[in-house]
Amino acid sequence: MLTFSEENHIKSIFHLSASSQDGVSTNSIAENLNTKASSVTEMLKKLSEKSLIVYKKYHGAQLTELGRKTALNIIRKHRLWEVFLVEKLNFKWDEVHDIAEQLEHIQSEKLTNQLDKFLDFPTHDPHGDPIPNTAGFIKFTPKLKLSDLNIGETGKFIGVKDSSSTFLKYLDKRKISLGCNIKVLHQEDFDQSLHIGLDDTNLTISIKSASNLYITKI
Amino acid sequence: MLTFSEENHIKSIFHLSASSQDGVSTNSIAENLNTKASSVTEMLKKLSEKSLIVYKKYHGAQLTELGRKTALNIIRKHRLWEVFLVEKLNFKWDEVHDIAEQLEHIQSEKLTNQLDKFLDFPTHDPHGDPIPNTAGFIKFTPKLKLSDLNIGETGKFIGVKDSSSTFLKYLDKRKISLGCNIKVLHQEDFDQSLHIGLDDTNLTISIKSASNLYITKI
DNA sequence: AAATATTTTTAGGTATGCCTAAAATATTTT
DNA sequence: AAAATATTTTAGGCATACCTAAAAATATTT
Repeated sequence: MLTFSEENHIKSIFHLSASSQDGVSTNSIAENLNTKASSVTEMLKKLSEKSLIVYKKYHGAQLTELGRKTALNIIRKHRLWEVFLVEKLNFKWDEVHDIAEQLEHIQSEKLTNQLDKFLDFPTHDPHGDPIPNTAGFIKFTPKLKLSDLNIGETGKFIGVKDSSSTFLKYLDKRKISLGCNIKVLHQEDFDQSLHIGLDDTNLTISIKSASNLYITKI
Repeated sequence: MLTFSEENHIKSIFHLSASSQDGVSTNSIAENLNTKASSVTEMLKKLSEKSLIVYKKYHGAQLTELGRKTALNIIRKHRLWEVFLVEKLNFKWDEVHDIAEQLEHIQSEKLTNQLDKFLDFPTHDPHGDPIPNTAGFIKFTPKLKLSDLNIGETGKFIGVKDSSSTFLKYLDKRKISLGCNIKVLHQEDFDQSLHIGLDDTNLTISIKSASNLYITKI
């Protein structure tokens, strides 16, 4: 049985591991969790004690297999609850994160699995992130960004990199929703902004926005 | 924003208030929460500080109007989640308490209200306890026990007093379920056990069991 | 109303999880 | 490679929420 704080640290290390081969740094975890490096150091010792991470002083932390399983279980719960909130309780995709942050800590294997069944075994959450299965297996899809496409190419919008409420609302306003096809029509020389085609409308988005949209080539 | 522990104390005081006119005693709260009297004293000071209870040293605690609202909101969430678990996720009525104890602390008014709507505004939880509305209004039904009936009278089973898993499973085994009609046929002189009629079958239950069943006369 | 028993509070201690400031180590720059 | 800079750890504090044991207040018996 882990505390909320322990679970949050494990989750943070998991997410930060994606963008770093070797150990996750104390500072990056502190920043990610809005806490201080000294607090993280304490926690790393404890998690190491519990065999959830490998920790070498001054050299960051890496999840053990047990730690990885633990992280994936929390993430599984988070994403299943997000699906529940959107599909069943009519929440919008920009409203679910904070509530799921609370719900992900509820302890009951049966609850998680029954919820999964009730939702008809969804494979992705409302932001396009994959949902790990009971065994901790997660479907990996290579992450191509809209900004990686060449002029003339078309991509299917499958996920967001930054899932902040502000960005999600921005997409809503422009009717850019998960699953839609986006064609890159033209790129401005001046600011690299992209002219894109979406169904029967055209619009312009900044390069920053374009690099927050995950797509698959079509 | 209250801590889990604060919420649990408030809830405990609410439940214990039912069976006592004046203040709820420190010891009874301690027993109810599986903690020690000294810990409760500390907490009572804090809750008093926050205007959730009126506390006079050596004379127990009473909820203020704010405290009562707070308690009812927690109980509302607890009971709504119990309905969700039974109706939507196929849990049995003896399995839901511990999970609801966790879920009742999730903070999101919108979540509670959307859940309420999703469940089609249930009035009672799976054990027959009434669900408070948003305003903290709770439907009060006078609580008659099966053991209060006279020979020959019939009652409709509407709730349990003791909702321990053991007792609920006992009822399942005997096919005694919420809503069924029970006729008192005969009482043994020796041990006060009751012979009852249930649909087309007859069975015998102890006086202890009978006084755990809430009914309305029919 | 005094003695006894029970309940409640106070005093002082522990573990968790956070903090700041100083010391130790690692990294980068020159 | 030494100096400067950045990162990380240690040391020492604080609040919460628990605990035990002793003291104080209340309730019950005689």
